[in-house]
Amino acid sequence: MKLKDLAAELGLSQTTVSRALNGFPEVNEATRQRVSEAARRLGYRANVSARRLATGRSGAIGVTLPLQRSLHFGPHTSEFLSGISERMAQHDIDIVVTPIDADDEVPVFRRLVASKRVDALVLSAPTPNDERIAALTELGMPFLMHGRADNVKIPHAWLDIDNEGAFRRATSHLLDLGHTRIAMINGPEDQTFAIHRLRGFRSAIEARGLTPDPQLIGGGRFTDENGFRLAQAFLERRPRPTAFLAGSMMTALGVFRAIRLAGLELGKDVSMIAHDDVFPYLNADNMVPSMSTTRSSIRAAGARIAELLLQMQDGKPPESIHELWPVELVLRESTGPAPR
Amino acid sequence: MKLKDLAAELGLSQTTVSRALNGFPEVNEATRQRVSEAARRLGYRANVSARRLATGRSGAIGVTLPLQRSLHFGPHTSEFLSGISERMAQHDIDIVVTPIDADDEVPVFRRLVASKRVDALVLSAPTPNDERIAALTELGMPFLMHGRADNVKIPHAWLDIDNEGAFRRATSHLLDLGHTRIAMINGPEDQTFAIHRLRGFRSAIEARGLTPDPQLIGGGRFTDENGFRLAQAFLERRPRPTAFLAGSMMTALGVFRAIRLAGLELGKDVSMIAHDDVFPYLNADNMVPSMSTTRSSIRAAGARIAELLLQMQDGKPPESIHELWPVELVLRESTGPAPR
DNA sequence: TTTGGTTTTCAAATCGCTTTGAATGCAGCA
DNA sequence: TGCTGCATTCAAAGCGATTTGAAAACCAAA
Repeated sequence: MKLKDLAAELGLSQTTVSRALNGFPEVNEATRQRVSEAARRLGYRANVSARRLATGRSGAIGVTLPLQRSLHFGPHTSEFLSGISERMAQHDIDIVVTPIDADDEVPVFRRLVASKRVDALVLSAPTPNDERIAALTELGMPFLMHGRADNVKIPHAWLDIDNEGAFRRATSHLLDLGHTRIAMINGPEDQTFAIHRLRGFRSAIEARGLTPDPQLIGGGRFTDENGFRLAQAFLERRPRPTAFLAGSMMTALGVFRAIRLAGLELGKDVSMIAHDDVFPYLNADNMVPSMSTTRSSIRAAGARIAELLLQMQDGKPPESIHELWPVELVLRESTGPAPR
Repeated sequence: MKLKDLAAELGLSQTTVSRALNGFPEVNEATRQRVSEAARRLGYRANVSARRLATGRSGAIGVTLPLQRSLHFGPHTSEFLSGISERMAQHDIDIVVTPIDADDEVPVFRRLVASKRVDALVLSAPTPNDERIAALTELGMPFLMHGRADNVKIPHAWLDIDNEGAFRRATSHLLDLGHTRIAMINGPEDQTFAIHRLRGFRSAIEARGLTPDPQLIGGGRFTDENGFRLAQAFLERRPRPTAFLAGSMMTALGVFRAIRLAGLELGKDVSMIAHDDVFPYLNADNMVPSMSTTRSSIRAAGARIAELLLQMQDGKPPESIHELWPVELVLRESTGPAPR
């Protein structure tokens, strides 16, 4: 069932049918009714390839998935993707996932652009001098960055959470509780979000006239293994840290284990605040003790990014899109006064 | 830069250029060289929409993501997707993610088919009488099922792991160690994989002339919360279970906590074997104690499914594609002899 | 009954590729 | 020289939509 058939069926021209279905004003209302009724009845759906060719828009947005980067396709990505696709599905826009090696990013972009496969891209996990921004700008491919690339002057759209503020507040809170030896288990150190978090951590400590101990700062991938190793190493130092900040729930699980293995009690001997991206299957509230977190739903960010991309397609200038989301600090049982 | 331009640049017809680039045999080798060199130099890439329209193939495969089903878009899905897309990227085939509500599956399928958006679909999380198989078969949309739908007679392609065998072996092993009160924390009970696991569990117990205790069997979503709740309830029973089977690493984390909270030691007072889909960020080997698992990489399954879909596109009949993967049983520290 | 101005509809061009069926060039052979 | 056969190349016709520019239909006013 193609447009031609439908038009013949109705005794109308393709033009009119096309316009009726796409909501053009110059179609008689009675005709429009008749057309859309027939389309529904006969199960007509425009062939997307044909439409895309004719309109020049692909009707799809690409989500790049860093494969070799320090930040892998992990649970964050899946929540994020889920947020995006839920929103886009309502607009009949496809989400095309594009795995991408850090090595040959630019060639892949070039191909994406040349083949007109997607109308826009969502980038994730920026580094401070992210080269992708210049590359895509030059290629004329609209994109939205999830996160921020600090040192890039080229105007572009981004949405980020206030990582610096979140970790500053979390650290401040620990300081308020009397903790002075606070360990930081950060994300991959080349990523801006990790840099921002470290900055927040540092500034909170320095605001009290203290100096962060570089020996208590670690980073790396968000795996429980990494959290465990770092925490264990930190706990061996004397005097030992009395509080931890963890960059993700995954590393937090590892820290959890290390604390227990050292015979310490979380929330009493040692405190911890972890960043929570809000995974439906790993709930900070249900842990024992429940986990204090800096919380920001990555799924919600995905949904909002989808929304913003739609606005960009409707002409909203990318340089006007800068969203910095506040992050909640949720205090639960894993934080308590510093032991003395 | 389109085909026409490239052809003009070379002083050749579009036909020849197209054929040269697509590897047709009737093109002079020298010409082919010249064409592909020029294409590379000028950065020519065929417009996918145009190609798709001309060939009638969309060059994309759809991966449906169950949204409202008992099995959500979770960490499994993201690993799986990653496996598929890695493989497909080499073939210039797009992965389109299609979130889908259990309610209106068939209409969505109908739309997908009518709009020729994807050439094939990957389905996940089948139930025993999965209606999607009949729907897609009727619509003529090729698909590959990840998992099996027990009671559906319609021939179709599937790839599954031997859930029943895995849990039979795991249970047998626990019985060998002297455990008789074994608790089962299964996945969502309407899913075939969970049904198969339960069957394996039961048959291993019955093979020893014992009877599984229905009070020690639970199911539900793969969240740590669910694992925790079920394990805690089971541990309150007297005599208490001495061993646990967990359907995923997420539930295993919850069970872990419940065991600890009950003041018991894993690997000594209580044993546990969990199913491990092999997440890069949550390693059974690194847990303390390390976790015995039934292991099968869901990412590898994704990659293989991509491979099989490619073969289907080359004409391999779907009904000839049935792969049942064996599952490893990896023994680590979380399993030990039953306390006496 | 014209006329001028809206609505409403239409035929044909277009998007950029693939593919069909025909044409061309060239070598070998009588 | 003329003919056959093979290897190459080409012009033109799709693919199924959108969109342009023109025509038809309608209506109210002159």
